[in-house]
Amino acid sequence: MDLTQKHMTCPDAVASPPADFYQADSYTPDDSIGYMMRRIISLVGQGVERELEPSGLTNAQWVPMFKLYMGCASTAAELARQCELDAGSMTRLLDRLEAKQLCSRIRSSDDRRVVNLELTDAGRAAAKKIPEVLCGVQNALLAGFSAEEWQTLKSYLRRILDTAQNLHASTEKNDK
Amino acid sequence: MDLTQKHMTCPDAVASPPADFYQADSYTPDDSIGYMMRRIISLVGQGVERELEPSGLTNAQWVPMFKLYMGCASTAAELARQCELDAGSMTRLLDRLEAKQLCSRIRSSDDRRVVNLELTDAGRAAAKKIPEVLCGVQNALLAGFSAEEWQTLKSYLRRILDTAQNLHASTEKNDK
DNA sequence: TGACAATAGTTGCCCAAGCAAGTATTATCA
DNA sequence: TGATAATACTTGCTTGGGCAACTATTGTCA
Repeated sequence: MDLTQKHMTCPDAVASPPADFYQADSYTPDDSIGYMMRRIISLVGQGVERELEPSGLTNAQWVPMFKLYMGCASTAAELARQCELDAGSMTRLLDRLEAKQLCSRIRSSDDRRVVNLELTDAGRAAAKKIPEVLCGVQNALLAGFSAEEWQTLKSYLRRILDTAQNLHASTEKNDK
Repeated sequence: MDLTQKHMTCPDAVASPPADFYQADSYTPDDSIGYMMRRIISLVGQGVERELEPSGLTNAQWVPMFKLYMGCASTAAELARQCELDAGSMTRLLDRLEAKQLCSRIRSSDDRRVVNLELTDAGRAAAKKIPEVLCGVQNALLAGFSAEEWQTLKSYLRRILDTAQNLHASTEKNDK
């Protein structure tokens, strides 16, 4: 599957052709947006994890805890979808959260297949700190940025994300 | 440890104060640069992995293979440092690469502690495709971007990366 | 109604990363 | 020289993610 071609399968938008900024024979990671983003995410992840450690939340665990806290999901399957995570991984993640007394599983009586999820008091207290930490870390990252630069950066990222999602969707269609 | 404070331990640069763009009570992932970068990296990773699959390389494996190919490292310890990866993880990663006949370990005779690494012919052939795939995918992501926008984006990412590294270094110093 | 499909969740197997403990080898320095 | 430190791996343990196979339950439709 060649990502540099055939991405006009998306009906609602005339896709731009790929750029030609990067050349294989002169490729260096330091100039690569993917490499820089990966390092940023890695460093940020370490920072967030260290700050959330007192709450008992790991980097993998705060995502679903935050979604639960925000009310974006109330069952295991829905939570897995929201976190774009495998159902099996979610089962084990919930095992660990439950072991730490941060959330609890309640088998639904309406539909006996589903497991309803609820935060414990400790879980809610831990989740409450998540947005504070995320904001603090991201504001720290953006030290020296003007509001305009921040907006520009976000618009760039959103455009790239849209493109990536379209590419992803179209290759999935071709592979099915 | 509060990342929003005390990051003037870095001697060579007057660090800007953190921004105040994100507020805990109105935080939404869709507006978050961290969240967007994470999703981009995730989608890109899937794309790269799919394109490298015929070569027998997983997403975790192409990084060290590329470093070896570029001559950035020739021993296991050096490679682990280059990839910012745990020495134990590197051992097992090399186990898997060796099992696939993509590289080979040669115990050094100069220093009998070190293991010298060499790509096999198949390994070199696989590694050769890595920069092509990375360039292709990233050029696809940047469809619709002008060269100026690309440069601006890179400068933003580099500034954020520098800030993140400084924060990381200073908190490490405080924790020691 | 009864076969079939779809959904929810669990479990086993693999790859993968971090941490800690251990071995072998080399470097340092009193 | 000889004790100690440093380095280069290696291995065991835990967390964590994806995929596939499985059970239980519910929905669909002839």
